Amino acid sequence: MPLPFDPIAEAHRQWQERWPEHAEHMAAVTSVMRVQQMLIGEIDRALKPYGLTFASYEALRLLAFTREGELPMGKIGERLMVHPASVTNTVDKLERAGMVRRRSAPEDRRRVLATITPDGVKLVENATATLNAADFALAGIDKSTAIALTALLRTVRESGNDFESDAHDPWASGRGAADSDQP
Amino acid sequence: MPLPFDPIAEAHRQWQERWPEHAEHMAAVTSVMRVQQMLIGEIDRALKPYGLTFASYEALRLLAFTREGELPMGKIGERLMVHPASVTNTVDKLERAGMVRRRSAPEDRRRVLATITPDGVKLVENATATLNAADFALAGIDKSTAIALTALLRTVRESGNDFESDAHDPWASGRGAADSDQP
DNA sequence: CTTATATCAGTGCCACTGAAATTT
DNA sequence: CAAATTTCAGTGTCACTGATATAA
Repeated sequence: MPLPFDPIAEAHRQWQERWPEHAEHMAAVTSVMRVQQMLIGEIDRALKPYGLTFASYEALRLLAFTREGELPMGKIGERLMVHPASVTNTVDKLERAGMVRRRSAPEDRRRVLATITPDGVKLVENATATLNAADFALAGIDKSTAIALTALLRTVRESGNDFESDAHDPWASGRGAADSDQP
Repeated sequence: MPLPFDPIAEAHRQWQERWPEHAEHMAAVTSVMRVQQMLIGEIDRALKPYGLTFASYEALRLLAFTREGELPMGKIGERLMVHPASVTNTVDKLERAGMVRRRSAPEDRRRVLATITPDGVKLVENATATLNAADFALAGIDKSTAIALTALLRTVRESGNDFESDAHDPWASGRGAADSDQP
């Protein structure tokens, strides 16, 4: 059941009365939290039939996008911004399900490569089709809104040092991204 | 360490090649997830000295905003969009810390009221001062960006039925919010 | 020996499910 | 009796810490 009023508008009103200088930032942060909560709920529900969470889906998707279908554990953690121990957990679960295998990297045997299996490729493609069909739980908004949202959130990520930005280069630069899976 | 490229721009590029119809929605959702991850990390770190998480801070803040300083457990769950069992857990922790007390509601003894204590009021005010000083981990963006972000996310929440919107009434309507703490 | 990489054990927080207790 | 509210027990996911093993 939806609430009979907007809880963020209400919080914003309370802030305006007490700390007007910070009301806008509070409302923006609370909005991000609440929307994330809504989205993760719908997405995890959509992924449940595949035995995936959004976190494990992202790991599998990342592997499927690489040329060789494999990445060292540490690189997965960097790309997805998750703790090394969490990568171990996620890959454990995917490996038990037969979606990835582990092998030690030939050129540096400290490293462990997670390799996506043919079953894993099939699974991630089906899961992606499902998420696309639901427009990633954002079916209610149109493309231009999505574009605007991504642009605004990009400035937030930039200010939080999520990635290296050269300031004058809005959509990430020429090199780097394309072959980032082989350091 | 920030990545040498924008991982969302990279994912967007991959989607454009394969499923161009859904690339914008994917990028928007992934952006929300990533920004939420950044914000919750910084905020929980800022709240750690107070023994609060963002979830318990929100519960305490909600109680502090009510006239009597108390709400039934169920109402807390509705307002914060958390599961009843999670409200029990959160209030347990706050009660152990002496920040709230429980009493059964006189007019309906099935209900349990969580009441904020004087210590709780003091704590939530100090914690709020800290969060405001950090602009809720959004110090890097200006007010107009925050306002635009809140507005965009509001359309997302609207489309997801987060609250009752009358379509023609942008900032929530006159009645309702102000005295919503007494049903 | 020092550093890097990954794993492991343990803790804490949070979401959820299903059952029970109490009151209406 | 049925319905509403809260609690409780148990499970699963995830983040983090500190320690350990292996290899460079």
